[in-house]
Amino acid sequence: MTSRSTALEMALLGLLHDAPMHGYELRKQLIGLLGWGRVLSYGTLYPCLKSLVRDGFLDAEGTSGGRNRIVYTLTAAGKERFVGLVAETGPTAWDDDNFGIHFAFFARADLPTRVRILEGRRSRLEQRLDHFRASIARSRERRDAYTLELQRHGLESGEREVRWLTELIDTERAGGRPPGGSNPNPPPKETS
Amino acid sequence: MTSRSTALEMALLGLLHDAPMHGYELRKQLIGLLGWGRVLSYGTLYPCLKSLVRDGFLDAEGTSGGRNRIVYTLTAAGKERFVGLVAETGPTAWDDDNFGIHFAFFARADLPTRVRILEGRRSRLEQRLDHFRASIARSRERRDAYTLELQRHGLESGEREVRWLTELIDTERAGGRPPGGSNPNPPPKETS
DNA sequence: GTTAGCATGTAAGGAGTTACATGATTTT
DNA sequence: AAAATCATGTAACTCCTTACATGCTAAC
Repeated sequence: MTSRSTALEMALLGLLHDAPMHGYELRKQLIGLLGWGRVLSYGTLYPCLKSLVRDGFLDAEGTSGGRNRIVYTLTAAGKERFVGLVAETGPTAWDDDNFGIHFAFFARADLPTRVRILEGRRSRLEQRLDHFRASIARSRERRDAYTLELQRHGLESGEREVRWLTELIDTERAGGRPPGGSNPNPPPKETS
Repeated sequence: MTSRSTALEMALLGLLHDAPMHGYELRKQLIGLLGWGRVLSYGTLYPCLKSLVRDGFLDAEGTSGGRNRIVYTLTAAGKERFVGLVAETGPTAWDDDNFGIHFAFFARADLPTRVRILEGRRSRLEQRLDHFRASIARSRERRDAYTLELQRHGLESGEREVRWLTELIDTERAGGRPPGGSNPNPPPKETS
């Protein structure tokens, strides 16, 4: 078992669900999909693709002739695997590394799954914020203006994230309409 | 050379600059200081403290008798090291892992240093946002409402962060007063 | 007197990066 | 024909977490 992070595996399977691609292209798509924070090096990508082929989730086809490309296609097992990952609503779907990719493929998950993941994510963030607040209150020493500002900003960002999740949850529950799209239902978000 | 991340090293030296402490306590302070995202395990903390002692930046004193504590104190070399780290304005001070800790100890840096770090951080984020925007514009396929919302939210967060930095830079340049408005207690002088 | 929290540490391994190595194809 | 970019891959290394192991002390 060459180790594979669930996040990367899910991202690759999900992108290949739409269309076969080669590694280089997958990397570009991936970076655009989430911002992805980190840049995703080849040293991560290619071994991961290999392990997915080895486990039967992908087929690799080298293009004979032209450029030295290897085009990856999702197998039946790969599709099954992806469906399983998308349906996952446990803690692994909430954490910092995985939440973004789960959200990116929400269109393939059903309403209860989406709500469960959003709520799980929110409660995790709320729990973290509580810890942080308690920790700030406890250490009343060591407070220059910069430390305070850093803590204030961290707290504000966290609270904003929680509000975002709350709005998404409300939207899901109200109409099940995804946010922001060109839908019969206009989005409930109030951008300025 | 047991490897040590600069961020953790700087955080430990900085906290011990204020007062001697033992490891367990350092960990709690550290978590409260930044939110720190991750929780910082003992498996990281203790080896790092050991390596700082070995390199002469800390003195370790085991409390004989009572509880099995090891109290760490900053040495002269450790102070020098910390001053050097605080004065650092290169890329290492801007990146995601290190910026927070540099900001937390801004009270010990001089105005030009603070401004250089803030500007470096901002331009790094702006560059990342540009990449992200270009990447979004390029891949006009694969856009369901969720993907779009994720990208929109990511962009908005990034832009907000840039605005925050801009305000801080303006404040620094205008009066050198740290943010947060009214603080009757002026920040600590650089003479410890 | 037992549970909860304080306090320190080690070994193994996961998840990723950097730096290197190679070569084809397109652009200038 | 040179330079840039496309395209794939490996080896070494870094930083960190998890899981384990140990024992003290305060509180109930």
